[in-house]
Amino acid sequence: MQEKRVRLKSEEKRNQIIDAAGALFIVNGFEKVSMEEIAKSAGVSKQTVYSHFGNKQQLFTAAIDCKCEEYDLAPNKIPSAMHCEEYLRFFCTHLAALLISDDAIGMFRVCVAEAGRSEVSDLYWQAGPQKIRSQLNAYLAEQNKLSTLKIDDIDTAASQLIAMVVCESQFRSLLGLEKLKSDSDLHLYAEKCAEMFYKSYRA
Amino acid sequence: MQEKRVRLKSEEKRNQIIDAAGALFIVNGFEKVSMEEIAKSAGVSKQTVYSHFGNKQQLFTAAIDCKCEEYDLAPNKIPSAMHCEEYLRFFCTHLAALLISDDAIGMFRVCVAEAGRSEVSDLYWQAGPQKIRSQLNAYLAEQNKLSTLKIDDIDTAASQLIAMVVCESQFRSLLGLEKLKSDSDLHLYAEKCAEMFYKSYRA
DNA sequence: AATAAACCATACTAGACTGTCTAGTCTATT
DNA sequence: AATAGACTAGACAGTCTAGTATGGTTTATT
Repeated sequence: MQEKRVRLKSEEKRNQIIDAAGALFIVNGFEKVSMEEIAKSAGVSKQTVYSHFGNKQQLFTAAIDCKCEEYDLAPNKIPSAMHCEEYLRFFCTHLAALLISDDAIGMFRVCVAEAGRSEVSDLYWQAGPQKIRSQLNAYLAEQNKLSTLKIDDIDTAASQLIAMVVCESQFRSLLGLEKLKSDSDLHLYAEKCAEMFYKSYRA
Repeated sequence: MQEKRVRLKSEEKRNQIIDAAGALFIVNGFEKVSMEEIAKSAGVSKQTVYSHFGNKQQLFTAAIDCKCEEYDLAPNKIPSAMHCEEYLRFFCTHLAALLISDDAIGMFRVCVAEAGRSEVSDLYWQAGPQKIRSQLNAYLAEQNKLSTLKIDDIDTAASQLIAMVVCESQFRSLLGLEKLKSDSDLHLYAEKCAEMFYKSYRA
């Protein structure tokens, strides 16, 4: 038994640090943020940062991990009474909206920059794209059974739909180029994708 | 008139430098490559590097610019006798193949990392994706006129097709994750996209 | 042969960054 | 009041890098 006389490391400080770090990393990437900067932004001393997280890499992983958890925005409550075509439109427009946020883009950019150098990419993949993908797969399989849709290869179909929506909005954003489409145009585009998809695969 | 007694800076050295820099930048990104490393890899002294390209940023831009030029691999010789469906399949499979090369992925990754900090992203966009996009647009417009296809909104249709093919192959590669599809599977996937597209938009 | 510039090799400056260390303050428990 | 550990503030060592400076070598032209 160890004595309980100890003063615990404050959860509050930890959160301050992790929040500050997350925000900075997402905007500037791993390399361009110094530990001093993080400490300052968190309103905490540098030593405290090191005492909570052993080194920069560990802090980075923790911060990204935390950010990932914030992203469980997937539309998990499917209005079950929804008609299939309607749901597809719903899915597409939600997905499109999800992906144009600065945070989502920043997140992805950081992961790309760090690809192969840390486990962050995996983490992100599992917490983000993978989840959404699974949901769509399940939905399509169900609709297939109900004979609402007629899909030979569900994986392919899911890829196609997500790709159509995602790529369009992400590609230029990732490059930091100006948006070609306004938000409302993007919404319209997403709807068209849903329509096209439905047209191809309806029974 | 200046005397012509001068010895010209050798084009050869310049190329050595730019090649070495391009290769290193594409693999490691801007930050992680030092000027010394480049000089060494080019078999040239550091001072020579600086005499050819004023600073690191300029060298980087020049190197990426050069790499971009190598990528005029777009299928510009359209076999004109090709049937529309066949051409679409041709287009998709070529595009898919183009995008999984390590070079193309590395290139894109570097541009993403540098997004907003240099003009490199623009450069890449113009030299790469934009060109391919224009070609497809032109083709679709033509086929529309010939009533082979019936497309209301050509921009949307082009986005959809490219997105379906591109996204699938790029997304995980960018993150440095293992490929989910083998090359032949990817080829198959691209063909399916072409078919689906044709099915949706044929007259 | 003289010369001017391209090149090489290497030392150097100046600054940034990570991670450690020190010396002292604050706070909760005993 | 004593104590143990969380915390602060700033100095510090060690490493790395961009870019410069220096001095000597090669090479093409006059």
